[in-house]
Amino acid sequence: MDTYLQSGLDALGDPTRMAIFQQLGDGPLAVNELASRLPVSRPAVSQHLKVLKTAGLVSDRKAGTRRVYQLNPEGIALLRTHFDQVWEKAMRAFAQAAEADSQ
Amino acid sequence: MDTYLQSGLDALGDPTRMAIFQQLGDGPLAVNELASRLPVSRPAVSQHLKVLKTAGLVSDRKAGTRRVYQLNPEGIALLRTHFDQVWEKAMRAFAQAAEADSQ
DNA sequence: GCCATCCGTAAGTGATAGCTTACCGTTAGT
DNA sequence: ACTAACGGTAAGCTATCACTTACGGATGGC
Repeated sequence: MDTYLQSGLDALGDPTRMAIFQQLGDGPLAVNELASRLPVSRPAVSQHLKVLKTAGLVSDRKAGTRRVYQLNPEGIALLRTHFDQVWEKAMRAFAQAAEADSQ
Repeated sequence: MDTYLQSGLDALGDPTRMAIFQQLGDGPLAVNELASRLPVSRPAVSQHLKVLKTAGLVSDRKAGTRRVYQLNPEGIALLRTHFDQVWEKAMRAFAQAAEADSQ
């Protein structure tokens, strides 16, 4: 299996992580800022960010004592590419099956 | 939140469900046939299919005592559309942030 | 140097996901 | 009708996940 695709899907499959992802879609944020916008504690956010980072969907940089997270466009683009492969294969297979069915 | 997108991501986030999804990408299959191709029991496959069906990713039809499952192209296309919205928003936001950063 | 802020990680807990076996309803063949 | 094949669901178990609090390390301001 495509473990890269899987980790990306798993990362966004969790609602809280998806919420973090969408928050970061409005611009870079520090861990504290994310936690204040979400109904979970700061450590929880940290743990989710770790997963998102492992999946390559976010990147981080130090800024003083803070740590600012932002979306990682390369990772996002890569995940989308893998997605599209699965998508298109599924669509092709369905088209073939429909054609074979009509004959 | 976009609960439709969430349920679709959650559905494909599980490796076994993704495996089922990919198997169906090779053509329609009955529950038994799926179970024989996967390292889990038939009831487990049934339960996964229920999730995939709820997410709108597969459809099923009766064929004698068997029940044949196949990919649902409408659901797949819809999920992809929702995906792309999130994707493109993320990309736009990143481009804006990069631009604002360079100024 | 000292304190405050910020963050990651460890440890522990409750809920849930995914799996199994067991059971039952439905359909087809004889 | 009887039997066999197929599949959905219930019940139960275990592992894992998401969360919490507590702790410790790093950075910056005074």
